[in-house]
Amino acid sequence: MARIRRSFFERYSPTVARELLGARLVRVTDGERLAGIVVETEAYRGERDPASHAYRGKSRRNEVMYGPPGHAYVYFTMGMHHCLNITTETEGIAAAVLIRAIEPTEGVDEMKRNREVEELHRLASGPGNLTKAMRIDRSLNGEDVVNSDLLFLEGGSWVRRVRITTRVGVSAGRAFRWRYFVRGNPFVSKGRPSGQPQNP
DNA sequence: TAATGGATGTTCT
DNA sequence: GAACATCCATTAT
Repeated sequence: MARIRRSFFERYSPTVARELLGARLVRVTDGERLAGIVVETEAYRGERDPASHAYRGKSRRNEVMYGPPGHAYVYFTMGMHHCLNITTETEGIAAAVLIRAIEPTEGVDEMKRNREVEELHRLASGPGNLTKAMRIDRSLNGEDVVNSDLLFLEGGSWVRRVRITTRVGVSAGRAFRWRYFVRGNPFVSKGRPSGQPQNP
């Protein structure tokens, strides 16, 4: 499967979020390959998006969002969890796509150990669970996923059954429906915005 | 099935 | 000192 090129990420953030569904996310730790198919994403943009970390300008934490596309933006939140984003759009524009869930395909046993969870459908459903399963933390912040051997993305098949809703855990920015997930896929996180039914 | 709250630490005001 | 792009168990309906 071919590595996704930088030009893929250098587009409108919601478009990248939509087309990232079906791609394969690969993490290599201790020489072992942990991988899964992306089934849930959210887009963020600094300009005019009150839910974005970059809404109020650049800071030490969010500076990666302003850099070139195709880099990992990893941040720590809620005192316990890391979240993985991939930067999008042209350098200088703060934008990224949050990867919220994958369907595990490789290194499943290792991910079960990392999570201390057995059920496949819970292994990497939700941004905090995903990073714990794949051992992703701030040491990977700024990693160039176009060239990295530790964290990268491979192109997949086009997903037809996509559902679009408002983003999870976001109070401001409800106007933007920038959450994308594979309809009916059991690996999608259970978090859902109110008023948005989640059934196929 | 829906709402609530606790664990926990970094960031920004 | 408040807010937070979370998760999960517990409680209420």
